[in-house]
Amino acid sequence: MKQEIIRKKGEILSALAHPLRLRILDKLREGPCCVCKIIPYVGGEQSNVSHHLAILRRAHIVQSEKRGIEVWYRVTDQRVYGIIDQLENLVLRDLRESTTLLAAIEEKEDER
Amino acid sequence: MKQEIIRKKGEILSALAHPLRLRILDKLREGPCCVCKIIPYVGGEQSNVSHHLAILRRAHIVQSEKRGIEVWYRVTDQRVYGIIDQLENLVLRDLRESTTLLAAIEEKEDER
DNA sequence: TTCATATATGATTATATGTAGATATTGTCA
DNA sequence: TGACAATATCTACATATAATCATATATGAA
Repeated sequence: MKQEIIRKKGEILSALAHPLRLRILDKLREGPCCVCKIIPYVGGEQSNVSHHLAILRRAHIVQSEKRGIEVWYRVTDQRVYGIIDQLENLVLRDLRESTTLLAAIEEKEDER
Repeated sequence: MKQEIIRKKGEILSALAHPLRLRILDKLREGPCCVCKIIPYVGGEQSNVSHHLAILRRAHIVQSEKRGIEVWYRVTDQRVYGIIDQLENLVLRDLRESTTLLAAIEEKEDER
């Protein structure tokens, strides 16, 4: 059902929509990885990182697997990086746009 | 700077991460459109839709323009639909995955 | 000018999310 | 078995977000 898909899209977007979680995915781009490597990479409290990993897990964006005493995470579907990369294009365009706008304003200021 | 881009990515994702806002973008896929058409399409209170439009505007995902008494909205960068469409692939995969998992469980139940 | 229409904004309340600290769980090794 | 390491979970608090209602603003028409 259409509405159901839209709801799910919203859930995945919410799960992605946090700098810390985006950094976790950045780390996992290289391949599966132990939490003990993720924590220093993204920074912050262990419990907080674990919390954010749980959010990504619940959204099925990542999966975890116990290896001895460690827990390894991996991305469920690599296509998530397609989304993140396209997003980067939007962000860059927006940044460019605002800087050219800024430049135009400054030019006007100079004209006075 | 890298961190700044990640922060902005998070902002755009947050702005997208709501069913009502996704439906607004669905409507705008056809082309620029008046708020008076968006409201019945997405459903809900006028003020609520207006709030959500403001969120999309602040994220620069859409732009508005006054035409007489009406306000028309359009998508700033069509590439946002690339993101939404890729998202759909993830969602569909996830739905398929959960239904096959469900089927497998039911099969096991039957075996008993 | 006054009125009606379209839309935005502000205030309030309920709910969700993020963070940190404390504690629980699980696996390993001596 | 007991101690330790890695990770998850729980709790409490602060902050952000969503929905609704009331109100403000802008435009065109009478």
